Amino acid sequence: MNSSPFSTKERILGAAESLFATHGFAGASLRQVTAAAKVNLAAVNYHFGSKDKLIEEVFRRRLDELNTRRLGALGRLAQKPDTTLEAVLEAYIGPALDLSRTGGGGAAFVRVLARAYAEHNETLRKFLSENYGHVLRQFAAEFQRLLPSLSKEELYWRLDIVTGALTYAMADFGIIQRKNEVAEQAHREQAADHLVHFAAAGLRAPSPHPAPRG
Amino acid sequence: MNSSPFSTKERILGAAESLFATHGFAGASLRQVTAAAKVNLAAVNYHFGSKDKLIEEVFRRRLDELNTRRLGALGRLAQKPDTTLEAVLEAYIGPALDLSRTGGGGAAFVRVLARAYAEHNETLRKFLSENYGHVLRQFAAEFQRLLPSLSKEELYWRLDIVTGALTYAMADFGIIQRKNEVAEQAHREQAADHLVHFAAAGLRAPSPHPAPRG
DNA sequence: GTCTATATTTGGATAGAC
DNA sequence: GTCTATCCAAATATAGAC
Repeated sequence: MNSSPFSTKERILGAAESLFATHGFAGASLRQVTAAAKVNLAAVNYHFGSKDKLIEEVFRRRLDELNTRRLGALGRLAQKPDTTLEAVLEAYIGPALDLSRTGGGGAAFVRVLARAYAEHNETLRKFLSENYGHVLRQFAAEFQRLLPSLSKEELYWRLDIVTGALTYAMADFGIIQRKNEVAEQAHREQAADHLVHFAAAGLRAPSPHPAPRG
Repeated sequence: MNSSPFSTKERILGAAESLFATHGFAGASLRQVTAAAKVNLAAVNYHFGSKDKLIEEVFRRRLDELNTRRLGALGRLAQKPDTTLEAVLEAYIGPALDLSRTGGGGAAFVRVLARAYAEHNETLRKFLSENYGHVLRQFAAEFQRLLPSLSKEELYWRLDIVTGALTYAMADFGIIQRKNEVAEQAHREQAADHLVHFAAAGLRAPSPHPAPRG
């Protein structure tokens, strides 16, 4: 049963990604995964050892590339002295958007990532923090350079808000119904454009300087 | 085993809320729920009929009140002609914050709500849309009045972003480590303040007027 | 590496005594 | 309304043939 151009391992990863996105980590069973991947049930334990290890691999496969691309985009920008806030936001948001365009299953992975935030699982949090913390700090430094009037604390609060909005938008969780005539991909690009625009304005808001009143 | 001041039904709802917040709907078992509630396993099926009905009740209990309070706050504002954008945002965000302060389990519920967005479960989506859609439309009308230069579509995109950021912030998903000396509650209030400030700036951003280039 | 078959655990739901 | 005991389905994981 290996007429597919993808290896058994890759097919499992793809199917798991898709099903975790739809049903969650606990909600998607290995039986569903192996059926969708058209491999035998026992293959998961053979190739990954356990369901938990499989989950980890689903993350690692995409995060490594996403991190690299974000930092690459940031590096190219940081050279230029006339970098705009929008450009840096685009460097952060763009690779996530590109990923969500990947035919394979990137769109599903973005939803999996959003789920990961919802899981308060400390192990997963630590894993993500170790990956994203690094990237976020580099972006924060660049944002700080462009927004010198913001305190470090104020900046981090705002970046956290941006991350939340990005997660939500990329995962297509919106309450508001998307018009049917707008295709999936066009919808994502619109979402990214609106997000960059909105986030830039939010980041540029004057610091509230919370002085004691009276 | 009913020495508690809360009824069996209420104890089950509270325990379910807390465990769903931590482990998700599929991840939390009825055995865990009934053990935490210190009631018998069979009590869930007796009082609610099934796990799915229990989940629905967890939502209904809080959403009814949250909706009512948001609309009440909005109604009081809408009377005045000099309402600010920040005040309307506060009317939307404040009740969610208050809920998250409820000693009982409101904080847990806010996380459950965030999970509900991550679940692409159509049944749940419809249920929430029927409740929140109504509230959101009323708020949208008020925002539209305060931001007449935004097209309806532009406004909805932005409100969707605000909802995402709110969901994320209230559920305390932030990557950035909170300082330990800052108490849980103070953290939430700070989050709400930052969110209102950020969102107001984002909503006020000039419309991009996406004219065809060239 | 892949398969069948199966061991083992866990979960949702219910029957029936009290 | 509450409890014990139990049924049944589904899940993870593994053993062992090929």
